[in-house]
Amino acid sequence: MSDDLDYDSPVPLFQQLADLLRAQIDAGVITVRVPAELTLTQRYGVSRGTAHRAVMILVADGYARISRGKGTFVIPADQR
Amino acid sequence: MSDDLDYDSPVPLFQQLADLLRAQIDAGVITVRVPAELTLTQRYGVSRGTAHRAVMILVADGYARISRGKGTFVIPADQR
DNA sequence: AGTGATTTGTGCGTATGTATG
DNA sequence: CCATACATACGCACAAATCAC
Repeated sequence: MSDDLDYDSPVPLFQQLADLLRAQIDAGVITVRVPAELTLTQRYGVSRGTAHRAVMILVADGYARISRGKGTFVIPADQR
Repeated sequence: MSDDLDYDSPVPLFQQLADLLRAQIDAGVITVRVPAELTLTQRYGVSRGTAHRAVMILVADGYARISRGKGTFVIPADQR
């Protein structure tokens, strides 16, 4: 699993990051908490807007649930 | 009421989106909050710039009021 | 009870690249 | 060549919910 993003790819960064996080969830690398947007910002070298958009894709896909002020949490596979 | 945008139309996307949102306000589909720019981005498949420009048209028409950091809110018909 | 830190929600301004006419 | 429209992306500021102390 590639752990960084390709700035030259035609695929948008926010989509790449969403795909990456989803793969990590599927692989059991991320189990409970999705890293905070600020963490994603630092870990993957993207802006917060890009991180936020990626996380929203996870939510739309049923992979995560956001709780404002608390964080973003993985939805177990048997609940989606 | 058509709920999506026509990419082949000569009418710019931001104008189509503004018309759509205004129609939804008139129809009472949108009553209090105008969806966030990021939400519009995902729902209608447009960029944030396009969403923002559409919302600004609503503001210019007296249909909405923007509060930075909070959101965009519908102005009731009897107040415009 | 209160204050500051953390985290997400939302909007603003700007830059860059692509496509179209 | 130039203007317009659009998408992506960055960085920022402010708002609000929650948490830690």
